[in-house]
Amino acid sequence: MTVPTNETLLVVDGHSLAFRAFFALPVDNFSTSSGQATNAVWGFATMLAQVIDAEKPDHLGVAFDVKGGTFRNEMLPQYKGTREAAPEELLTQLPLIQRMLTALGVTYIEKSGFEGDDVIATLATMGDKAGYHTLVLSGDRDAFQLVDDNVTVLYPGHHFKDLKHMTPQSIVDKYKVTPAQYPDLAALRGETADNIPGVPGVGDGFAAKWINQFGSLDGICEHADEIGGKKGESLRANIDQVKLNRKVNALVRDVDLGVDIEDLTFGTVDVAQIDALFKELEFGPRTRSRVLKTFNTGAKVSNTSGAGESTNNEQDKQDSNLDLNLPEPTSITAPEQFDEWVKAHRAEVKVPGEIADFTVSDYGDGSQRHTVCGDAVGHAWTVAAWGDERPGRATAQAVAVATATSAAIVPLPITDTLRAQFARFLKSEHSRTIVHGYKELLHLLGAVDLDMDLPMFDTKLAGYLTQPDFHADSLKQAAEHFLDIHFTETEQPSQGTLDFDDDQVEEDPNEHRLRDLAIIRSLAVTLGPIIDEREQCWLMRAIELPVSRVLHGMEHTGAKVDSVRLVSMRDQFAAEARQAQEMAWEYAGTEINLQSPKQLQKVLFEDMGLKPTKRTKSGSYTTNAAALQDLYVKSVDNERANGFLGALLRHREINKLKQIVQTLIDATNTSDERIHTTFEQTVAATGRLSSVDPNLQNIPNRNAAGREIRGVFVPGEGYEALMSCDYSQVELRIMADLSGDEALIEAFRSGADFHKYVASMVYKLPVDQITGDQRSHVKAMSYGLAYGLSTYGLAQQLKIAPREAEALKNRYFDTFGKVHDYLESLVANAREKGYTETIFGRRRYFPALHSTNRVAREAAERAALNAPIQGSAADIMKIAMIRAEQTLAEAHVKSRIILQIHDELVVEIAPGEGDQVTELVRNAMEHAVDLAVPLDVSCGIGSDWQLAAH
DNA sequence: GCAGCCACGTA
DNA sequence: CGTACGTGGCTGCC
Repeated sequence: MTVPTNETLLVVDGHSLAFRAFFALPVDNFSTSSGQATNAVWGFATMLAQVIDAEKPDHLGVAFDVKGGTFRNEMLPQYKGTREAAPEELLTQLPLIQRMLTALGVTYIEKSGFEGDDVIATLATMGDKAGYHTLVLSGDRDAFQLVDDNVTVLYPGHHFKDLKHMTPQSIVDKYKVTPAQYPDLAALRGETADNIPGVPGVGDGFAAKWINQFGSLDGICEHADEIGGKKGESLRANIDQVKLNRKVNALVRDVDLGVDIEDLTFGTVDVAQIDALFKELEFGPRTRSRVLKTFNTGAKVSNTSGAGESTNNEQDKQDSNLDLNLPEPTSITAPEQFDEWVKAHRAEVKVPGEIADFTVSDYGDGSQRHTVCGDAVGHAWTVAAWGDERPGRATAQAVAVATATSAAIVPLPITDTLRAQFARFLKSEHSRTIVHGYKELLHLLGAVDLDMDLPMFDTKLAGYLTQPDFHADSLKQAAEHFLDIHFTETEQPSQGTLDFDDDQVEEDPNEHRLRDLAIIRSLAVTLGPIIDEREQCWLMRAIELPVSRVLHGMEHTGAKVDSVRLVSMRDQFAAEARQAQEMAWEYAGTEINLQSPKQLQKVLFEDMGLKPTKRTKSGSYTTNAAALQDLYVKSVDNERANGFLGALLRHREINKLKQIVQTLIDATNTSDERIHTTFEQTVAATGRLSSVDPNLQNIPNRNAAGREIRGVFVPGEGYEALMSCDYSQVELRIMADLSGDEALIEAFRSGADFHKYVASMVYKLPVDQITGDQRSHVKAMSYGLAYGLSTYGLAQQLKIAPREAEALKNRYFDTFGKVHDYLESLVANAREKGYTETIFGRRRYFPALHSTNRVAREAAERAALNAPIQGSAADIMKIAMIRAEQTLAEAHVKSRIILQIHDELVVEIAPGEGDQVTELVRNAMEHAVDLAVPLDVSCGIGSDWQLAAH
């Protein structure tokens, strides 16, 4: 009677979800003015919407328990005693949830004499038989017995959002028994949540051991006498209870529900009913639109991003299955197998010599960037690895090499012989491989002592180069975005496919590995031609890939910190912050939370009656440092307010430092007392790097107290100093070069105090007559240029009248006319071409330049003005890093780069290498590119990062 | 439980 | 009403 289908059925355990919502959300914050609790209703709606958005089911049914007992209570009187004791505040919400479901057009089912679990089991069984892929959303582990190849249980983790997809494999991995055996295991262990005692002293582990030994619970009962020890005794004493448990936890799969799966549609909301209900519950417009967005299009329309045209879900899914050709797996365990596999598939790999042999020795001025990737990307090896790729603690679970048709998957750990073969393969074939995330791959390979020289193509980098504004944080997301394919099979939570936790429950691991390999190849085939067409292959192969390698080294090495000093700084800051807090409290007269802008607003603008400051985006009054400082100055004759503001400002500053130090403490590896940050290479839209976990690119540097923190970064064992080199005014130098402005070029070539020199040109005065104010005003103007600074902004920053700022700007552009023209041409070109370009061809697209919304358009104009300048500076620094590392390697020194802060490199200096390494790095930075102006690099060396300042 | 705001650190 | 980032704390959600 049924046709095979690719459709998905979602069955929801209504009680389980309501419980979850009720206990997750504070009831105090969710109740109507008349006192009706609404937290479970609201939570139910949002959580269900979340799951629907993620899973996009075609059919949906919700099951509820019915009041009054079931056959189970007759067998086990205390059954679900704990559940019946649900708080009144939750019970009153169940009818509301059901009303909501009706209004949302969602079918819910309850059947007297049965539990929701039985309804779920029945629906899942019906769905299974009819060929649906069935998802069961339930926090009740009894549902695990339903799992099979077509039934997956979505089981909430600690955070609701990370739903575990329980497949047969993940049940086996976690419990060491099959889904069918799970009820046996649960009977032995018991279920405290349902008030069901098991065998005392027996948990999942022993239960699984016995089940595997004797096959089933029946087997265990037969052989109960053979089980020795305390646990055997305990089992025999409770065997009747266990048998009873087993009867009770078996779900009924053939309840007569009187519905067909096909009837369980959704997607049409009775909006009037929802509005009435939400009004009653006092839910706001945000909730309304959130819910309508999901439920009012529901099963019929794919709500993935795209051209905005709705597509049929089913069609999407079928297409995707055709698009992705999975390679055939070969599992490699013995060394010979690997070599044999390589031999058997070598003929499939066709990469022309001129592509494979690509190297770059001179970066020049960016005029010769015409390497092609060709269609070779489709005929290369794919290399991938899976595991925890966090620097400093990487562990790998498997590595693989694949062609289009076949995949050799090597589970880890491996024998030395196999490793040697793999290493030999990588050494000879690296330039004929494609990868996704070379840097992350290096961390994983490094975890098993493998290394790999540059691949020919990286799909992660390629995706970034083609669309730097889009950021996929998993391979799956990249596939959805670039390939427009969506997955019918279940996924593990959206962790990122190449990055899952050790303890996470997994589907059959090779299944997603094959899929990953197929995605990488598919991405390469899609992105390769785009990269070629834009002439960005050189950018990837000469800059991004080599810089990935440098970054891997920096992340792996990490930065040594003085933990003792960190802790004492933390304590010092904590004490000072506490003092400032107490002083603030005394002035305020109440012990408010100084970290709460809301409470501060009340004290400042209501209690103290201070003149309101600028408004924030959301309309409240800002309490930021600039505003507080302003109030502080203006409140000299109001002792209370003045005292409070002073203490508050002090608390802000110290507390921030304390927090930064604490973050560093938390991020320090205990094993090596080093901090291993991750440099994100595909996040910043301009081409810059960013640093996360922790961010080491925003360690304080502007005032003395903050700068102290830099002092905790020290050379590690075997090293004697830190060296820091930074570019002076790179962005301005780039503007001088690209604009061809003779005056600005001359200013840089003169080698004088740059800002003073520029000021003398602007004000037409001799250099020695330039005042401090004139210099700083011109300096601010210079720096503001690259950001698209307005006269208003300039006036505000310099605390001068807008008219004066206007005059300054005019004078400045009179002097540097070509800079003005250049900046205008940047925006004009971007408007015409749709994108900006750096010296080395890195693009960024700006669709908003044509926006009719003035605010959006002008923001895009400023960003378009800035992108090529900031981006070219980023390109130059990347080249400098590659050159610096290369020159250090060639000199056979031990010193190594450990940090990059946009225009600064920090190098850990080995004994006796200070002078030599300083010159090597300086040279690498100064000659990264040839510009019309010199690149000025200043270096310093010291026993910590602070002292390395110059 | 989570998204969004606010504030603030860097270049 | 200056670009580019990341992080931590508080808050609303109702």
